[in-house]
Amino acid sequence: MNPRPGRPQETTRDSLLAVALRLFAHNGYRGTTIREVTALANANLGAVTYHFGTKEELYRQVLESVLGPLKDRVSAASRLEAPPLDRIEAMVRAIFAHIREHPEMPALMVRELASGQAPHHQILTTFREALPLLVGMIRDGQRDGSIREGDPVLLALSTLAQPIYLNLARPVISRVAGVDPQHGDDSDRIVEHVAATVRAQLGRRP
Amino acid sequence: MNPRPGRPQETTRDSLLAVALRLFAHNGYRGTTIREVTALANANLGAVTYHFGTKEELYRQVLESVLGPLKDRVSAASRLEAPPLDRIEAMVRAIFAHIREHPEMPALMVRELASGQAPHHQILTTFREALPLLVGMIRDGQRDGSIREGDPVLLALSTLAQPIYLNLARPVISRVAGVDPQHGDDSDRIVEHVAATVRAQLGRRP
DNA sequence: TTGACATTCATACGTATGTATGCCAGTAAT
DNA sequence: ATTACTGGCATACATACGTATGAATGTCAA
Repeated sequence: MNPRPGRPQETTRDSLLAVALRLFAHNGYRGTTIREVTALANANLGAVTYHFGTKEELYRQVLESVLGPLKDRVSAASRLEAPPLDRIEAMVRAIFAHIREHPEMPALMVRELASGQAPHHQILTTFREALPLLVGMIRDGQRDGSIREGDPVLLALSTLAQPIYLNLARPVISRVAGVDPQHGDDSDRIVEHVAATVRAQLGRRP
Repeated sequence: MNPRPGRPQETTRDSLLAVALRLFAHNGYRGTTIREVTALANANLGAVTYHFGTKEELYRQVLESVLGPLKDRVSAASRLEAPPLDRIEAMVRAIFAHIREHPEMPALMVRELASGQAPHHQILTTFREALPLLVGMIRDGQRDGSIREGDPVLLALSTLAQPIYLNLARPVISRVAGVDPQHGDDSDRIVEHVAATVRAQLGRRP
């Protein structure tokens, strides 16, 4: 059955996921109501119950839809044949590319970190998969002398902080400083800045 | 009147503020209920209405109680008589000292950034006051050659990202890596790491 | 002792919430 | 043509929420 004759082929389920992603990221889990999600998705109030069963399961699938592709991108970057710093830069750029497609990812992630409690399973496994890759690359670089000494785990977190936080703060940047983050040019500027910053913060001083 | 004969001198109002800070940071505004706050503060359900009028005003005062002292610390660090990189390091250490007293600050702040909408007035003015100080120090350093070139605003954000994100991710670090963030030693280790990282990411390569 | 004031308390009210239920429309196979 | 099935829809229900109200209690000055 063709569910929504207007847009090309998007099913109700997809609309729900897309809208829920936006709302969960902006307003949090408790701050997002099923009524709001279904209304914005032009769906019936019962649609979430029908397609996902519960609000909790909807949230879980939202996380999965965003974090799944991220893990793939990141691990692909880490398997490149290149010096450690180059692979790390590739990973950072992969994260940016992912965020460009899923702009709500940093907000979603950071909300989980802020909760204090154990984050959702999806987030935990993403960390458990991605962090060791980054830590491994940093160890490689420390071994060959291209990366400065220091706890590799902390260095990895300092690296991850850059793409996450810079993207998170973008709306505020434009409000406080004069940088307008709407245009793609600025987006590129930020990517280049972070790439250079990560190299600077990891690289060994000559 | 002596409100709570058990603990030394804490008024109901203070308990409400303290409990609310914890809950707002962990569960967000909507995720925090007045019933939970008052119960954990051993106060009556009506206590928030009586002391603060509304939940919104309680939140506002929580933000103020945390952000007010932060602005003072930060601006004090920026007024030191020292080379730019040293003043920046002092500011980073000041932020860490503040977070040690108010561990919920990063979560509270980051939730506001994640909202996408205009953050609360308290947050905005904190940024408007603190960011120019940091940007100014970075400009000073670029002028005297101690700090590498690049957009000073982006460099400032990359600097702020370190203390905020590292503290935010601490609970997850312990769960994923082996770093146990409970003990003060680790806290010190993280401060030193961030201080070194900030210097590395800003400093001009010789 | 009385009276004024500050605070605490129990309870009520209207609304918003997640979920359950039952009915209807369209499609595809028998 | 009938049946079965998938998806959509309107509505109901119990609970949780923020806030309002008024009575009770304690403190202190006169």
